[in-house]
Amino acid sequence: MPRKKKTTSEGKGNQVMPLANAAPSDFFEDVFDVVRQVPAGRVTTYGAIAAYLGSRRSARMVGWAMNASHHAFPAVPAQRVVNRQGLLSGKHHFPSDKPMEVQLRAEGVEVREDQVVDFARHFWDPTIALGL
DNA sequence: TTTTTGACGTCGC
DNA sequence: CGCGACGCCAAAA
Repeated sequence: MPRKKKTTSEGKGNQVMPLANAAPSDFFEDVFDVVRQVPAGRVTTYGAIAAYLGSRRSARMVGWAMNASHHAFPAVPAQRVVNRQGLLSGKHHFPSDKPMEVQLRAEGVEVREDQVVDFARHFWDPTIALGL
């Protein structure tokens, strides 16, 4: 799929777009796209996504992108993204009606103490799966 | 505009 | 094995 080169300002020298219409940057879309390709019952990490995008050390940006994933469409299975330890670091950000842990369990991922059990086995590496 | 922050990761001690 | 510092870069204040 083609990469869209869109700058934040996009058009004229406008600096901000206060309305909710603000289009996410490529980085965000890229992250969303990768996450959406994570198979159910599998999980990946922020770092893995960052590495796939080319910047191994930009894991934090992936986290930021995920922060915006809630208003993204199609829906992004953010519950399948955990940190390197398999810890559900973003669980606190999920809507209370559908906790991260519950969604993971529904997909067949066992979670104990906010951690993915046998994380290495459930790990889905975009670098491998997408054939980088 | 500059400064702060953040759902992370790695390295040093 | 735990804790602190740094890196990385975009969005929000």
